[in-house]
Amino acid sequence: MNSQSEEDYLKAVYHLQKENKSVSTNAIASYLEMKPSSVSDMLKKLADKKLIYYKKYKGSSLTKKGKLIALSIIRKHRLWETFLVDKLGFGWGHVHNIAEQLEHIDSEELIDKLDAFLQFPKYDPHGDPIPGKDGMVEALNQKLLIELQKSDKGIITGVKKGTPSLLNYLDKEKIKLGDSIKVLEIREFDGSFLILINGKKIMLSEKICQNLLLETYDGIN
Amino acid sequence: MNSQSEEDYLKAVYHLQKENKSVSTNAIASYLEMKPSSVSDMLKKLADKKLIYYKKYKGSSLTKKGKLIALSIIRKHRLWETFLVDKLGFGWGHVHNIAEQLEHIDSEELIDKLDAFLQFPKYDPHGDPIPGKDGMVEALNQKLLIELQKSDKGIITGVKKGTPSLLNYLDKEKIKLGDSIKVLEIREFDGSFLILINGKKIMLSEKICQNLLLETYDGIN
DNA sequence: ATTTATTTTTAGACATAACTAAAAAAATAT
DNA sequence: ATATTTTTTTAGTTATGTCTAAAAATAAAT
Repeated sequence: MNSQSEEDYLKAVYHLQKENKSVSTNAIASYLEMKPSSVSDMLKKLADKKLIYYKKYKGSSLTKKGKLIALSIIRKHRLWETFLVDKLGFGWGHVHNIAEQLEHIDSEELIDKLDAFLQFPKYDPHGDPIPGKDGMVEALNQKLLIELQKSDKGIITGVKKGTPSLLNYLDKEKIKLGDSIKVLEIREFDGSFLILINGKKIMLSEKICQNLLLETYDGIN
Repeated sequence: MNSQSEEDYLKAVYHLQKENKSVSTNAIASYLEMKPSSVSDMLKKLADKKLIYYKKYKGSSLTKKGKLIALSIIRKHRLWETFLVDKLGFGWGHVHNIAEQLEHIDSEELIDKLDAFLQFPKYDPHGDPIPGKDGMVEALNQKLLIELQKSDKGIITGVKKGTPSLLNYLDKEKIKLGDSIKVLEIREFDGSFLILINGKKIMLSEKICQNLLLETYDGIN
């Protein structure tokens, strides 16, 4: 078994590691809000356990074993978030801290039964894919709204940074996960988007568009 | 906030404390499977926090504040057990360890919403009363089956010691919480009980009867 | 009322996981 | 190419919560 702390580090490396590049000690420290010296200590420990590759001064990356553990924690996190929102009625902006605790509960049977209870969801309330038992994650064709062109379409799958103010704004505008949108116009002078959503035209500021994630379908139309 | 460890000690004192008598250090140690020296240390700490009364060599007992915390942990434990059994389909013998972890999750909002989701249950799957938000516990008129007389009636509310073998036996005999029973006969020579349950007559050995808890109604009949 | 046994506490050690301050390595700039 | 800055590691400290072994207090037995 791994400690809560070890699990947090593995998760941090997973989230920071883009395309198998190794992750710097400082990046982990700032992600976890800890001092680099503490991170150095832990990296040594995780390397001893063969959960990360680690060369002094050269950063670290997950081993297969470490990656599987990270994914199992993320799986638990996202299943719990789904439970909190779908079953208990939490708003999607309020579940992170609680899921952060629940993800460390140790029981495979529990998580399997929770998965079944939730009817094997594929995505969590933020639109992030829920890894399977085997550690498989569906690769989403996710883009930020800001990256779309005029007349592109997509389905809202999440937000990049879920700040309360953004989430409140979206709630107020009745914009929710799963909504389909189409880009009608992009205004040059301020970068704002005119979009079609639920049959209504809405203006979204550049800032909002930088934070809205969409599943895009590159197919016909 | 109190640590997980502190919460475990408070819960232990609560469970061991009968009618405001103080609890011995050794009793806590054996309950928590720890060494008495460790318990001594912690008692000092809890006393500093005004969560227990503690006089060296004289045992300890909960303060009002400590009792409320203990009850809130027990409330969480029993609500989670209810969730695990009623919603996730766990057997009632398999939930304790998981609830032991879940009870330390820190979020009032979570537990309130869970309570509502479960429709404000009064008893957990073992038949133990679930303390209210205010720390009120319903005093059950609970007796062991062995204490009943011929023709007494009761409703099964739990088991004294939930060993797996007992729980399996009860499952097999289709005896479950909430079942009404009536004592038809008590056999002198081996102390076994002939009872009526769900319209069927069943023999229960003395050992079983020593472990079955019932809510008895002392009213007419 | 002493002695003996039991219970409880103290003192000191250890593991975990954080920290600060200083040293070492790597990256950047002149 | 050397100096400077930044990053990372090491060394030593701290807090929590456990332990063992020894000392002190209490309880039980003669």
